[in-house]
Amino acid sequence: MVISSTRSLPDLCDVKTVDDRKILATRRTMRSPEAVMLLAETFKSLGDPNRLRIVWALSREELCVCDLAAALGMSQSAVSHSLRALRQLRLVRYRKENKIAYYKLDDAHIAHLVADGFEHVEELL
Amino acid sequence: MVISSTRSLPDLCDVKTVDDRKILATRRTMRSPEAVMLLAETFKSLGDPNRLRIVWALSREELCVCDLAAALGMSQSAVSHSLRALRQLRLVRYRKENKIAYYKLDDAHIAHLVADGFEHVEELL
DNA sequence: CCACTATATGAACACCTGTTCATGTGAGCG
DNA sequence: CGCTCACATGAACAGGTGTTCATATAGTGG
Repeated sequence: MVISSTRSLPDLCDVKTVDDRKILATRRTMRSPEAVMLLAETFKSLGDPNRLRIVWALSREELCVCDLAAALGMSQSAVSHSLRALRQLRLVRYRKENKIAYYKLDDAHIAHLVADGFEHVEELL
Repeated sequence: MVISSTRSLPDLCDVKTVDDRKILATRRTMRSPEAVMLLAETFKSLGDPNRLRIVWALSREELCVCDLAAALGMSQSAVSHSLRALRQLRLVRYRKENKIAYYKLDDAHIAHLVADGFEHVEELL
């Protein structure tokens, strides 16, 4: 059901017929700009095939940079750059044992997110 | 525990000490390249703040292009371009009623994914 | 038909991303 | 020490991304 606009809302759209109730209800359920930005950055990080593979690998067990590079066929530098991005978003963390940095997921939520994602896409293939 | 490599694996990394067991176990749990690519593209789509807001809005109720534009303060063109990207990944679908295109999420998985994501990031803020 | 409305789309452009290459750091070891 | 190893990082470059602007399409009502 489309309701002709009462023009009670400012013209943010070049379209003439809007449903004010839907627009206000939609705005009310929106998350804060900070939450949107942070989640978008999180998804963007997972939106690179190599970073996604890294996260998926780390969701199984703790791995060092060189194990990741060898397992995924990536250069050490590329892995390290990717891990920094994931670290800055607090998706992964690491502990250092001598020279070796062992990385793992910072939060179990991330593992669930990626697992759910794979479940979803594997239905589409 | 780090095991010196037996060099049974090809040198995919410039590092000399690897754990062959971990590397092989990691490779075994990797998803197919197609699944990885598709999921990465899905996450990348959700990795734009505006597309994320669109998906979040559509997870509540069906909306037309112009309602989305008005509610989110975006241009009609930007909304339409964003929706096309989401459509191509089968994240949203639409039905046409006369001139108006009503969009909604194609799959309930996506709503769960985004909701879980917000739950995660709102713990970090 | 013509005007208007809702949406889609192509082009263009500034901006951002991910890799490689080269080099830096810092810990262990002979 | 000096060397090697594990990892980090800066620069730079090709390729990709999201927006705007202009225009197209298609349905609707006079």
